Amino acid sequence: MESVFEIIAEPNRRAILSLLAGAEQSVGDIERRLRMPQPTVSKHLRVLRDAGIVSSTVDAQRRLYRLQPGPLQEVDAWLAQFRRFWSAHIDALERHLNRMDRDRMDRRAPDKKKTSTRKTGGRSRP
Amino acid sequence: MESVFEIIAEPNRRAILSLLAGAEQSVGDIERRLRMPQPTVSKHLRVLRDAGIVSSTVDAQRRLYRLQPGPLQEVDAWLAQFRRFWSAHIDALERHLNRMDRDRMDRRAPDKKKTSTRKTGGRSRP
DNA sequence: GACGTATATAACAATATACGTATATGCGTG
DNA sequence: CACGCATATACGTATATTGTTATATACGTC
Repeated sequence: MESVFEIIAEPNRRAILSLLAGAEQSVGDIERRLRMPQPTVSKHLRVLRDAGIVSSTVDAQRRLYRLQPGPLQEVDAWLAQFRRFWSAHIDALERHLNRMDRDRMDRRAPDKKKTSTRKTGGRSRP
Repeated sequence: MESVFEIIAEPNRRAILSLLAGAEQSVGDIERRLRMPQPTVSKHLRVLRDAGIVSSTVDAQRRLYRLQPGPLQEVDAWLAQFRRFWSAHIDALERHLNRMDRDRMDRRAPDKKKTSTRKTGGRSRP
């Protein structure tokens, strides 16, 4: 396991991180709340710990895991280059929708350029 | 390939996306600028296209690929829950650094709680 | 110091991913 | 319509990752 990107690719690990975003949790807490077998939890935590994304504190027999703010910022930094793109395209999308609306009464010839359609279902947020 | 997270886990795919963040590119452009074998480029583009992260436009024999703003926002949305955490911890970090600074002259006893150290090298941005 | 709880690790099987090589398709041009 | 360029796909292989089961370590309690 190398990059933060590969690490957060795993759904269970994302679930763990989301849980830890709320408050620190013991391994058992995570095990119960996410209905994961304990060795699975431990293994994922190991990966997260090795990457410095979480840190653990010993409390008697249990270990409390908490989120570590640093490494995830790398993802945020990478995303930065696309942000300006998004805001730019919100306007474009709006113009596009307006145009479609208008075209509903006033039909035209189809576009020349063919644009691929996505095969997997849309995953846009409402 | 399922989630956007798994898709951006691949370094080559991230490189392609970064390239497309600048401007649309043909497959050959990507091949040359990233020094990747062509089938590799095509295969990664296929994955990105199927996920709706890029779209292609046919221009004679070449296909121009461009970024599609929607899907990457899912990652951004997921990261949102950690942002407040970051800003909160910037202050904490600052206090911590100040304390360390102060402690350089005025040595104290170490902490009671043991906190794990990361094994992989730090990856913070300057 | 034996026992139970809490967590970590080992070993193995199953699955998947990525790359390389070779080949197929599609389009424009002579 | 044969040829060449641009891109896509098929196939085999190496490698890696995940889940599962079993076991090891650590700690508090009786």
